[in-house]
Amino acid sequence: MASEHATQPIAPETSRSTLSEYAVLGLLCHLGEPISGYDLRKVIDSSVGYIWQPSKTHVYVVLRHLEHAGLATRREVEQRGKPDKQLYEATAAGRAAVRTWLERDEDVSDPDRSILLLKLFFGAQADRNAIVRQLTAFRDSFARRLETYESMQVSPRDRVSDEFTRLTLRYGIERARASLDWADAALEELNR
Amino acid sequence: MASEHATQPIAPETSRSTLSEYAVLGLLCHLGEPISGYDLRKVIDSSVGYIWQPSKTHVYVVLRHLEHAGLATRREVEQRGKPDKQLYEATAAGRAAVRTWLERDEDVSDPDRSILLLKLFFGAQADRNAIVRQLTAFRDSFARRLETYESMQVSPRDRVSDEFTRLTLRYGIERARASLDWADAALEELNR
DNA sequence: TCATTCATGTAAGCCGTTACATGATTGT
DNA sequence: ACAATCATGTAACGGCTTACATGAATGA
Repeated sequence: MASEHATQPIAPETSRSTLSEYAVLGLLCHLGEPISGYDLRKVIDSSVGYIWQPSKTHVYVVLRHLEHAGLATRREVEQRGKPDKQLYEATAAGRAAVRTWLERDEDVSDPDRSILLLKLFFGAQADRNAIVRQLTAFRDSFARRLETYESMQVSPRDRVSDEFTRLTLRYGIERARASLDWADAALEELNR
Repeated sequence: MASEHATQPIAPETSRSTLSEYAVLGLLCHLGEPISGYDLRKVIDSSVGYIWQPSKTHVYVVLRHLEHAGLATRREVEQRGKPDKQLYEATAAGRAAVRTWLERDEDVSDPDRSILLLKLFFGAQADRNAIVRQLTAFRDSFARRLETYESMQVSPRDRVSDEFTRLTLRYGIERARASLDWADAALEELNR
């Protein structure tokens, strides 16, 4: 049994949330106004989408979770001609939780995980053409991504944009460009 | 019931393996000689580690799986003073499986997933110093990574090196450099 | 004396995806 | 007539990590 004089834990922290939960909650706070899961997904697609993207249905589960954890409130809105909506909004506790998460040092250093790269690593074991084909697809997908990012930079799609989101986007752009350049060089080398 | 004349499936494919399984199997093939799970992990650390890294114990599970699937063989080797070893080697079926995997087009385009970046995206909600601190840690970890990669490039640690592994390593280097440069610029902007 | 290396494994859990389900309305 | 949009959810499974367990030998 703990002593009466035991030091109190500094942060009570009801229970840590998952990354998805923080991401969704972060968005709720960022937006500041009630939003449905359905609309939230659209916001994601046109903003954080390139760093974090949940599956369609997962957002709904996460929102319910946040509600039960007291980090968000839910309000049902009836509509005619359309299914009802559930509007969610972050609570004060929710905003505090995001803040704590944001300011907590993480010990993760995300690796350059990539299936294509893993395959390329073993390239010697495969038909060269098959590798070149996949590398080309990789190259093209990064070219498209880069275009998307750059268009987002020129005309921010929604009210989400600020100093930090712009920095984040720059990161996406720089990395995409690095990947593209590398892929071009690699293809040239493999075709030589 | 299927007709007698039903077209045969082109590739029988016992059952798809997971990414971990292909990675381990790919390594077994690449090495060509029997190796233990324990030693395999060391090889991973000094080679593919930067694109793909399993947890300590997972390798053992995967190896057993490969054995049961007939993609690798296992041979027990008694040692004195040390625990027994299990030596694994890829079978012909195993080599074929890797080849099929390598040559199969994937429809995944891996995103720039990163916790730090997700946090930065929400940076406006947090204390600026906390963000700068974490971004600095991010910067430093990439600087260290870049150094490691570059040293690997100069002196390949083991017999794993070939044209493809070198290309893969270049990718790691280019991306790490892009991240580092971006982080430096971002820090400067945030400190201004 | 105590941590580290060698060497392998089990069991539980976590975080998330995929598949499936529903149903009215609007556009082609 | 058919697909797509709107809007939300459940259930199952999957791939991997973490925690835990074992135990002799070697080096600090």
